[in-house]
Amino acid sequence: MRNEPADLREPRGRGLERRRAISDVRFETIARRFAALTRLSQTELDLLHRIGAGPANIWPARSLLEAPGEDQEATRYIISGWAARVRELQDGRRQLVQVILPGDALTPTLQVRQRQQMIQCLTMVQTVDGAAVKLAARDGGKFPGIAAATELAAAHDRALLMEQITRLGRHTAYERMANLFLELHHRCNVVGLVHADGFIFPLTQESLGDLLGLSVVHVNRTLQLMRREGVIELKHGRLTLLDTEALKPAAEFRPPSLAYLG
Amino acid sequence: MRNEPADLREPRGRGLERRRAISDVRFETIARRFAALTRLSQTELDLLHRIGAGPANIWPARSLLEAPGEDQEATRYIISGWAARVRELQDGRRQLVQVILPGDALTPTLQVRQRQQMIQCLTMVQTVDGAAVKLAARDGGKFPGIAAATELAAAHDRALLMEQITRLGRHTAYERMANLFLELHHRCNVVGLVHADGFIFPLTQESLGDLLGLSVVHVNRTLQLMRREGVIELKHGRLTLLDTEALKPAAEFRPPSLAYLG
DNA sequence: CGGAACGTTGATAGCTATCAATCGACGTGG
DNA sequence: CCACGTCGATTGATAGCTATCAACGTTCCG
Repeated sequence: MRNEPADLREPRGRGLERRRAISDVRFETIARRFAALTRLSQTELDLLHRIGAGPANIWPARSLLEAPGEDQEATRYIISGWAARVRELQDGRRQLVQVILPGDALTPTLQVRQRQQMIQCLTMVQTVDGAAVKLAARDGGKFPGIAAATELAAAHDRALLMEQITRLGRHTAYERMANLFLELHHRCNVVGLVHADGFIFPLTQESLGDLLGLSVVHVNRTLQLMRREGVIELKHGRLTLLDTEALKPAAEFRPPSLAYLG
Repeated sequence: MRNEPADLREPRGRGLERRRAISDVRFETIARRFAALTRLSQTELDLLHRIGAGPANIWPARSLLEAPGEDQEATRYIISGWAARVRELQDGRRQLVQVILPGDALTPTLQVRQRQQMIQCLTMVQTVDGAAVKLAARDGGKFPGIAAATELAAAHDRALLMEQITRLGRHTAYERMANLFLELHHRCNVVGLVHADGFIFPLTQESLGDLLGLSVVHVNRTLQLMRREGVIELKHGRLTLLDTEALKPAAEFRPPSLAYLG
């Protein structure tokens, strides 16, 4: 019932060129993500490229990568498209707990059975099997970089959850949005999805509201304020940060600096 | 400057008996916490008891278990007292990201250098070194339970962060508070800190506000509403849930059900 | 052409914050 | 033993951010 027709949400005004450029780069996504976390050997890069180029599963927009109550067995990596962990309250209120981007892992690690929670595709999503990554990570002798990156990615994920908590707890609507935009910009940039400070932004205003704990109407008004101020441009599903520096003070954003594993 | 005199926050009207009962049980804290996550062998229980009975570090209330920007090398376990991960904004707004209770680990795993974040003691805190736990967890052959519990504890921690996100994003003040109280009740119960549905509750109303994203004043009014409704009793640093069932619908709370590792 | 999804706008309501002041408990120094 | 400062809790008055309701515009699509 939830499997509506796929929605690519690629930038609409662009031609085939961009499409190709993006898909050509997809197999590198995991490697890029990991390389941003720690130093990888050529062997490791090759392995990650092979994994990223492996057979991909396609999930249509709005489909569930993980249904409520369900526990996935396998680790998977998203190599394209956006997804989100969603929590629904009984009266219909929704909370997007976190946004999951290309290069991020869907781990079965959370043995804690989640309360009415699911992972939903915000766009069409492609995933690849992550078993090989897991195996490599276990062999810390042969793949020290992958082992380290796996751990760091988990820590990074945790840090982002804490960031989201601060946003929701103590930021105003404007600050939440500024902070989120900088975070997403940063994360997209890591996996090569940013061009000229702009990136595909498939969140609807309603989803944005569910993510930031705001109503649709207020999201709309805050966006327009930012547009009037000339700090962002958001149209045709593409977000461009026109004035990153102006955004930072409001958001108190600092890109996470990583400590390399010794 | 922050090291004010220790504050035990034991229930004030009680005699020596309770004091002894609590401290006698402290060494079991880690074992209790782990046993609630998975099945432990007697060997494992004994090991955890020994670890819990080992030399403890004492931290006065308000002291920092981890200063901003600092990375701790060692894993430590809290065996008594409450702490919190705190994030401070430049203009003085504070967010308590999570509450850390006896039995919880302070892991150095977060190699992501946190942004102006610290772990602060809310009461006097006792910690023990967790290196032995880490070692045991690595030896999955000999200590399968400890290995599993360590992983589950991490997943549990993550789940609690997500719970906190939902609270802050989509719950009203009343719901946030009800949900939090149930969570803390549940977590305290696991480590044997609950007696007759009541437990020591050292959070000031201001801290509660910083945790739930509310102002002190509103915390106060919400608490009084709950008191008038007869669902809680909170005095002398002790919280009693008088009507758990009445609290649950408001909070949509469900205790996390755990999947045992195979 | 109608419907559905998304975005936009105006009016109004309400939850929660802020400001200010008071009170009680506690610890300290005179 | 008491004045005094501090911390936490409490209360009243007021302001403001954000939600809710309702309606309309736009785009896309069968």
